[in-house]
Amino acid sequence: MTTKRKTIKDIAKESGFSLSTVSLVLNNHPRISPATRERVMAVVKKYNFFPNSAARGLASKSSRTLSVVIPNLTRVFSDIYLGEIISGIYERATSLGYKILLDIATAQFVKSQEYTKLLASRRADGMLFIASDIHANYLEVFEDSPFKFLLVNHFFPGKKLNYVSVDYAASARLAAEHLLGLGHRKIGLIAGTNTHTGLKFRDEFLQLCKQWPAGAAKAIWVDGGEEWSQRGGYAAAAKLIAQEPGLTAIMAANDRLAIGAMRWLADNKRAVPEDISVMGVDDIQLAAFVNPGLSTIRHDLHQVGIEACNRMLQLIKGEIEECSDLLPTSLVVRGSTARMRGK
Amino acid sequence: MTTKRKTIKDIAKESGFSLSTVSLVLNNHPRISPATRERVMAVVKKYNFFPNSAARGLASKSSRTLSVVIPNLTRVFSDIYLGEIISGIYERATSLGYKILLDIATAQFVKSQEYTKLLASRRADGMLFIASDIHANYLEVFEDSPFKFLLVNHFFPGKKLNYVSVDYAASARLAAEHLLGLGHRKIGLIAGTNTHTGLKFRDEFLQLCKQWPAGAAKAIWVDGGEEWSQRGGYAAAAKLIAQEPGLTAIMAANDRLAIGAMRWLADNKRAVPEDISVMGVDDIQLAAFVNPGLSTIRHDLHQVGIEACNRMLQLIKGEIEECSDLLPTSLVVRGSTARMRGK
DNA sequence: CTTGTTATGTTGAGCGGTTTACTGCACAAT
DNA sequence: ATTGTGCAGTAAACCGCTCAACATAACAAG
Repeated sequence: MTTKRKTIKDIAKESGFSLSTVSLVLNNHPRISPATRERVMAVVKKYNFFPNSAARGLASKSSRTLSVVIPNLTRVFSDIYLGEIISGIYERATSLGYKILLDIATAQFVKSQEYTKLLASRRADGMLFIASDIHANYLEVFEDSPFKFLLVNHFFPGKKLNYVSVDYAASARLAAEHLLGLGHRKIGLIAGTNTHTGLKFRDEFLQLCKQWPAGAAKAIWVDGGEEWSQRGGYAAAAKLIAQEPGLTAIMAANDRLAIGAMRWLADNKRAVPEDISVMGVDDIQLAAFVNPGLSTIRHDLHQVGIEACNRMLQLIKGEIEECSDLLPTSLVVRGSTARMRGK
Repeated sequence: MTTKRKTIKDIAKESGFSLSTVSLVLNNHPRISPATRERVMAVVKKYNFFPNSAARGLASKSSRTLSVVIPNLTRVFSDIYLGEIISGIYERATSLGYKILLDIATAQFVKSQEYTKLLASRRADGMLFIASDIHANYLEVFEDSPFKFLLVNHFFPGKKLNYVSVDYAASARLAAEHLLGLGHRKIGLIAGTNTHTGLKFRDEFLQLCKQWPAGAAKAIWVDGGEEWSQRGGYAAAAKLIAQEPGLTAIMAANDRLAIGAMRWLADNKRAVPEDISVMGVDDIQLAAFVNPGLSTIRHDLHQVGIEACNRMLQLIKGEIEECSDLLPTSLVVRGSTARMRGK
């Protein structure tokens, strides 16, 4: 059997100091002299002692843990989008001394109100929620609640929920201006409609097409499907072209949809960008490697993760009360978009 | 400011029972009569009370948390392989009432000995380590240690470390038998060499080719690269064919490598399976959708996650002392492999 | 009537830390 | 000599829950 686990008391006894001195040493409290610190640390090292985190959490009323909730997509982990955000969160959380408690927003997770339980039981000091779609109304329990809650790369119009997100309206503007500026006047949009950010993007984009000073564009749109996948983009492109064969540009709500659309176009003998321009959103790695390179709007999701973490810590520390950050995006022009052919 | 957080004591006072009765109710202890349980629960519900998990953990000496460590690949979350395992772990852990603490095996993680700290500080009751490659020697601290540690889909030859893994030797056998049985005698292997499981697979496969009763096969191999990626497979196929143009079959250590190889073959006018058979390992979704469908060895990684979780709990409960499970695999024949053409 | 047994609650001693207020003490200023 | 001012360390009151040991009552059996 294991020998009894050491406690702070054992360290105190062996080093000849009081229990509280050891505690202060372990917390790097300036009150303690270097000499004392050293003697205590020698014993700590000797036993490879680490203070019990439950005891610590109980006494200090902080778990030093952040809950991260991701969507319940089957292929969720194969989603580069999430990976970027999570790695940003992990990186920042770790450097701040916080751990990450992972949850997946399954039906069970929602039904058992795990999202409340986690915070009420103080298992986590705050929750970073990446999993939201337009149906996550249960999240409204966090409006005006004492719990620290933050939506990551999402928002709920009309609800007072904190968020840090890329500015989808700005992205829509950049994209529209790029395509319209190239002279396109018949544009097909492959939209994502199961998130509020996706809807925002769609509405903003269509709006701009309608109001373009140099002449309104005809813009039609179809749904790219729940998964925002390459396959969805493939099917959507087919639908768009069937509906309006004269399209000169296709805008997709993300790069995967766009790449799927490009594939359909290639399979159907339409040259990109000669016959038709294609554009995506996100700037995933693959965007640079398809042929032609995909023009897109760059979304720095890693940065979103980092920022979300920063904000969450400010919320926890009480430095801020609420948060609604929109991070800037930028246009990346590659080969898939070109000036409309003069006819 | 927030009103004071309720504690078990408040619930006891208001429900008229003792503190411990409330505790027993919350833990579903059979000692308590239904009537009492009901009256206590009424108060619990009324305040939406959840017991403080730090206090619970301190008193019960269990964190009800499992540490899961994943590799520090840039595109780690885009790896379907991991996703399957993690979702298996999450599913099972959750149903057993355990939470998942996520860590990424960064240089910092290793350097700061976070893997020890996590367990020593009792932040987690056990560690499921998915992140191992052949260089993770630091893990030997877990040999004969009191800490509950388990490698997931990996093992270290010569080290006493618990593991639950797919049986890579068996997979190699199934694959070799399939290809050799189809008459192939010049086989190229695209191997993964940065994991012990990959090496095991390679050695076993080559061995079998050499010793095939119906006549030894000539088998050559190249490294598929650190990432086991499509791109790596593409390059590896080129190398193999350059080295031995007469190959009639290519075996890849995973499906992504195989699909990359198929792509190279297509780009270089070799028909699969007419000119050359191609085979992978894992049976990822995509394997069924490429053209021709990829013959492969099915690895149920979701199940590996579930099993790993089961075993970990047995380790924690002391029901078992150690664990070295190999899960069975199976052959999946699709269109990419065929009997060798009679010449 | 006594003793045993079962069912249901309660008491209280921890679990292993954090943190506030307090104690000395050395040294400088008055 | 008196008072003030830091500095370094300590005592002790929690933090909120678990669980083994004990208490009590009701009822059956001898």
